Amino acid sequence: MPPKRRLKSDNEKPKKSKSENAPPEVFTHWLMKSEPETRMQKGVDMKFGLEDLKKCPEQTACWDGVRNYQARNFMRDQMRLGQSAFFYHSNCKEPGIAGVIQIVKESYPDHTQFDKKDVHYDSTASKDNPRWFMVDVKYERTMKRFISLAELKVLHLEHKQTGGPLRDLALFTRARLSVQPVREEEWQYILSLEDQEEGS
DNA sequence: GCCAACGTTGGC
DNA sequence: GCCAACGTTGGC
Repeated sequence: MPPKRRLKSDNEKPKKSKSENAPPEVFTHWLMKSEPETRMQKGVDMKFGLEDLKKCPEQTACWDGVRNYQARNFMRDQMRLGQSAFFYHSNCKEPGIAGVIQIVKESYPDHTQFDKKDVHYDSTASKDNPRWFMVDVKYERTMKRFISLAELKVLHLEHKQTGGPLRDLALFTRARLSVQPVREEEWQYILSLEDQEEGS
């Protein structure tokens, strides 16, 4: 008998919610992280900043390579056509929000999971039973001014004290999640920062 | 380059 | 189902 192979956990089962009666929150805005500076992984450059998206045909690209279940679930189960997201620059000299993008195609299987030569190949995935999903996003605009992580962090710390709009921003409360929801009040507040001087 | 945080793996 | 070991993320 071959040894039983343990199945990878797949987070498919609905988790018992902490507050049974609270309906699940519906999100209409998102933040998606990407790296604008060159970083080599298995000989492949991971660089994909807002400027790179802008240069794509129709300024549109598929958001492939996500290999985290929470991030996948947000894309697969909750992202809807026409919703907008912040394009966040991560793992770079100046991390922060660079622009706004729009979801132009709802989730479908991420082709890179099937490609043996791809950095994001997943031997446990099959075409019949894909594990990873992606959406298509389109460049909408560049922020009027770059909203840096440092600036957001100062505000987040203030708002934790004062109960302000960025008190629970996922960028800090779930720091390593690469696709994360942005609440309406957070979205509006961050947009309002564009028209003010930093720190004013 | 360091390393804290945290998600995933897999033995028990 | 627990949890230690391990790997990755990503700010600093």
